[in-house]
Amino acid sequence: MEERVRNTIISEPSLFIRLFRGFSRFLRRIFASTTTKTDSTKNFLTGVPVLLDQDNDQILQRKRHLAEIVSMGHQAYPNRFDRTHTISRIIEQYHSYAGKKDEADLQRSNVELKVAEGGQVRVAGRIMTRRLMGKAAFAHLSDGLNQLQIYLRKNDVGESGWELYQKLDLGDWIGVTGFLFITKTGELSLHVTGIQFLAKALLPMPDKYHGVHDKELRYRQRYVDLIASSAAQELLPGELTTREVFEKRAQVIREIRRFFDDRGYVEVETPMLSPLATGAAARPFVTHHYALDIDLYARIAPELYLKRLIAGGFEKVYEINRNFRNEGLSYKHNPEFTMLEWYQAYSDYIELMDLTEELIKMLVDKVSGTRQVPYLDQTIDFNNWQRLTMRDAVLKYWPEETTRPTLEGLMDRKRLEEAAAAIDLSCDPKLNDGQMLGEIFERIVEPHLINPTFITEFPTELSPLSKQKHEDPRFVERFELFIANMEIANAFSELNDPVEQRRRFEEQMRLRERGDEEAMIMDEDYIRALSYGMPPTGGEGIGIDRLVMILTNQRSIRDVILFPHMRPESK
RNA sequence: GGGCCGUUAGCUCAGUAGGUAGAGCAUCUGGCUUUUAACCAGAGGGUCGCAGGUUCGAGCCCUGCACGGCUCACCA
Repeated sequence: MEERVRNTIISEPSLFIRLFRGFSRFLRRIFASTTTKTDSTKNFLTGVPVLLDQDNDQILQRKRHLAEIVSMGHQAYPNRFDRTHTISRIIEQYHSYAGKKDEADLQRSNVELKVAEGGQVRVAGRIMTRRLMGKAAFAHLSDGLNQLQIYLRKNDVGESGWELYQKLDLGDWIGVTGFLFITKTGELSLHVTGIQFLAKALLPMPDKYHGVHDKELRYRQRYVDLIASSAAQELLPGELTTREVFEKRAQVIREIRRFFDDRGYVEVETPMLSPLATGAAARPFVTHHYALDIDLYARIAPELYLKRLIAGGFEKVYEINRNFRNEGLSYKHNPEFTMLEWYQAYSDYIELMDLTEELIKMLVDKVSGTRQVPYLDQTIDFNNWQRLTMRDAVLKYWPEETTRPTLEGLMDRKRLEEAAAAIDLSCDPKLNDGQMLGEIFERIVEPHLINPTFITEFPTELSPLSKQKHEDPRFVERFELFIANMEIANAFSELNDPVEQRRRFEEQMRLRERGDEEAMIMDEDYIRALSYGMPPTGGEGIGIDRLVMILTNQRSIRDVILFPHMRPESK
């Protein structure tokens, strides 16, 4: 206290005091360095120890409260609570009563509400806010998606109920009984007559207004993010809470299933662990099966298994599940990601383009509710779809008139090298022509592809599983769909000629020998399947995470994956 | 892997030229029976990411490390 007063008077300590402080700090350092630091117990399986033993005043207070609640005769962690409604259901059913109104209106509403549901509403949730006023109190209960205000008076809940309420902390779970009413300020609320303790929050809640901003905390402890973002008051208009993002993600997957089920596709599951990592170009995760004593790979794509099913007579199949690629992380790459893949007999890539447009428009309508979807600082127009060949796209977006290559030049080695030089793109000389065109495309075109754009006519070298165009075998019948500068879908008329397929695999193996680690691996059993005959088939994959990013306006793939991969916590 | 930025109370954030670390929420004590980022009066709470260094003295300057973010590269 005295220190504080002095502080306001003496703006700068005297030289003597400064010297003394410096010396005492020096002494402390000496002593500190002689005591060996106890190594905190590291547990690499569970990360850092939970902080429950820390002497944080708030944690101690909460433990004390729990003990007191138990000593009052309540169960610490009761087994169930029977609700008449979820909070969201109450809001949905009765929100129309809310809003500021005059005395007479308010009375009329409250007379009606008092007897609604027989005057006995039972809801449960987490305490998000608390406002105590002597012998009455308000609080908000959350079911994770919505909040309902509750109102308690000592008279109504009795001595024991009131005493219990005093021992509750933000974050605790309770169940309450009561009747609905509208407050003076117009908020739909529950007038509590009975209260039951359901579970304790021993750790303090994040800031009730700002929520959690620390990205690391949000990704590592998603549960905290979910709690905090459902309560945060500072969301921008249209911005979704974390919970809402994942509700929408679930909706996307639900609607995709409905879309394909309704059209007669069969949902199948193919191996996630397989002896060969093939069907895409990527580095796999390896694991080991002890009983069989073989290495297994987490799949990088389900593609070849799904086409085996077409060869086996399924006409339409789809699968939604995880793929694993042992590569770098970025805002659009997570080591495991969710892929939709489907295959349909008697079909080709043109038909798939139409179907894709139909599917994605349906999802946009259901999830976004508008075809003008805001994404970051731009707007994606889902009424404006383009189809461009890869070469036409390069020519279209070529930055400079004088160096623009010709259509045929984009298939000529020398011209390709000139073109790459003109845009300052240094290409590995080991690349083949098709790979070079691909690199140029990425550099020149991708940054422009905001609205949905199908890029067609891929070089054959880039597409070992696609069927060539009859009129020009240098290219295959393939497209990729780009939205918001991201590859969202990849599809082609499936190569079903086993002899040609073997030749393509062999070409890939040669690339591999030349050091291209991502070249595709030969799959003999797949060739055998094709040798029994596969009908003409169209197949496609859609990256669900990226699609959800766009539909929920999220900047990073980590914002649409509940538990994204992070370096383990340490220390 | 390169570059830039960040790491301060449970949470959100300030922090002066290097001179005893601050605010709001949360917590504690008291008051308040329709409040709502409740309010009023008071109080407690920090190894300033970690480890070194420079200095009489470091949250601040230097070096290294850890974790994270953005970005480029690699990579579909």
